[in-house]
Amino acid sequence: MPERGRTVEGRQGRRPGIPDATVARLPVYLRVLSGLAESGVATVSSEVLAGSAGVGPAKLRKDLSHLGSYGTRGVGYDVDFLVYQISRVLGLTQHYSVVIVGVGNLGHALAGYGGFSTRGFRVVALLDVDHARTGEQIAGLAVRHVDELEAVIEEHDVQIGVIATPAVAAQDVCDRLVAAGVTSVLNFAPVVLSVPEEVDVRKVDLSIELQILAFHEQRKALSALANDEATA
Amino acid sequence: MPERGRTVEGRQGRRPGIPDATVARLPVYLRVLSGLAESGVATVSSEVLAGSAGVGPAKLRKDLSHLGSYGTRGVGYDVDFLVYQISRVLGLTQHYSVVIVGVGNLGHALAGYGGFSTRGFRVVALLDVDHARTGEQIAGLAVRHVDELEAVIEEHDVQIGVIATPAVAAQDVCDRLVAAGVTSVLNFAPVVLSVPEEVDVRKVDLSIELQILAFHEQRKALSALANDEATA
DNA sequence: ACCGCTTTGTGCACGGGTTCACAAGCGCGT
DNA sequence: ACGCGCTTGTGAACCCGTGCACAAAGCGGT
Repeated sequence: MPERGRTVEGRQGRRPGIPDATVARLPVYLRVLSGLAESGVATVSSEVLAGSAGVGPAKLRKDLSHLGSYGTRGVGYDVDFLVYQISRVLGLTQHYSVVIVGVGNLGHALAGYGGFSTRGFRVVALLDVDHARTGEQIAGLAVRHVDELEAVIEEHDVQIGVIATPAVAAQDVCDRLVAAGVTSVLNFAPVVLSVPEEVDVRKVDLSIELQILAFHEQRKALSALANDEATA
Repeated sequence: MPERGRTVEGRQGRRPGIPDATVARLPVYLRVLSGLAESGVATVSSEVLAGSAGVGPAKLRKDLSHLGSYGTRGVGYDVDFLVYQISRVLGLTQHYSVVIVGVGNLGHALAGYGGFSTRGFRVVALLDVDHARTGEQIAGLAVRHVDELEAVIEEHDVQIGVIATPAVAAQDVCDRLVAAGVTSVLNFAPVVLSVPEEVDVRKVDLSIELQILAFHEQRKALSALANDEATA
């Protein structure tokens, strides 16, 4: 995401446009709300919902205000209605076809991950370069060779590609995905992908997360050391 | 991370303190620089480095300026020196012990993930509740029962815990990790963990990433639709 | 019908992050 | 030794996001 503050609106300023920071939190709210709905809870206050989502009540209310004035004063928000509204705004009322490229350890895990199918995402194919792996059945899906990438994407009208290949192969795979019509990419390979303007890329990098933790860990260690010296 | 703009400094304002946004990018720079170093490149300009890291040159320079005035004007940055400095700032010159809890699909993948060991992180134990899995060898490590959690953490002085359990178990595991002395947690379970102030938590949630992509995907579809209507 | 309690929705101020643009500084060629 | 070109480092303006505090508004009891 280079330089886009809020997501652009269709043409002339109909919708206010939802801030990216808010969009990133909506799935969290959605998950909490889904849980509440299953527990039979009918309404929630911003305070309770915010608590469960790990944010402040003011932030939550501002987030929700961006998608309309749902919720009644003095009462709270109707859980079912809010679930529907957030789903609609996030575009989860439609179905998306997903292809996973790279069936190593990580790709294997992703194929079996339940979180994909639960919200309208359907994994239509698993692809790998290794002929030894093709044909293998994973989570009810046969692994196919990466040569079939373009055919699979066209056949199922795939919009989202997940890259779980080694770093060196990632850019090539990405180029092929984009050329075949994929417009959103979720990248697990530790490289910065270059894509045309209109394609969205999100990156998940375990190594980076760990290094950030290491930084804070070191900071805590140093600060403890300083305290020890101060009390000595 | 509730409300901390930049990371606090030890006691009285010795160090400037590095912004969180910068810390999050340093690992990316580090990876690119490591690659350059292996290719035998001696120096880089901010422009080239920024290009490879997917950021603007100005941002990169400001980021690097936070950790000192390395780099010579008119020339660029010395690759090896910068690798060392970033490693030092991130705390990667020390070693960290990591324990992975939950050896399902994801935990399995994490155990085999190379990115852990490459930067000073050592996985010292794999834990699971399922007795059927204990004893299994994964990536040269035996799976042990989660009852041994406290013993393992004390024995190896573990600082970082990785949670790859189902959602319902995550908070319990987290509490036990924290009680046993872990101060940093990397959470893959789709729940918001509550931890004491001094513990850092980072969350990786595949489902959320997908939903964010879905939002943008929908946005693009709508905008295309609007264009079609406009030209019709 | 009205009053008071509760909770939403939001105007406003504050702070961090990003970007621009330029001055400061270093090396090289002459 | 000196100036020219290149690149860093940073001051300042701008923008997004956050949090506070309060006004607007619904509900229930009297």
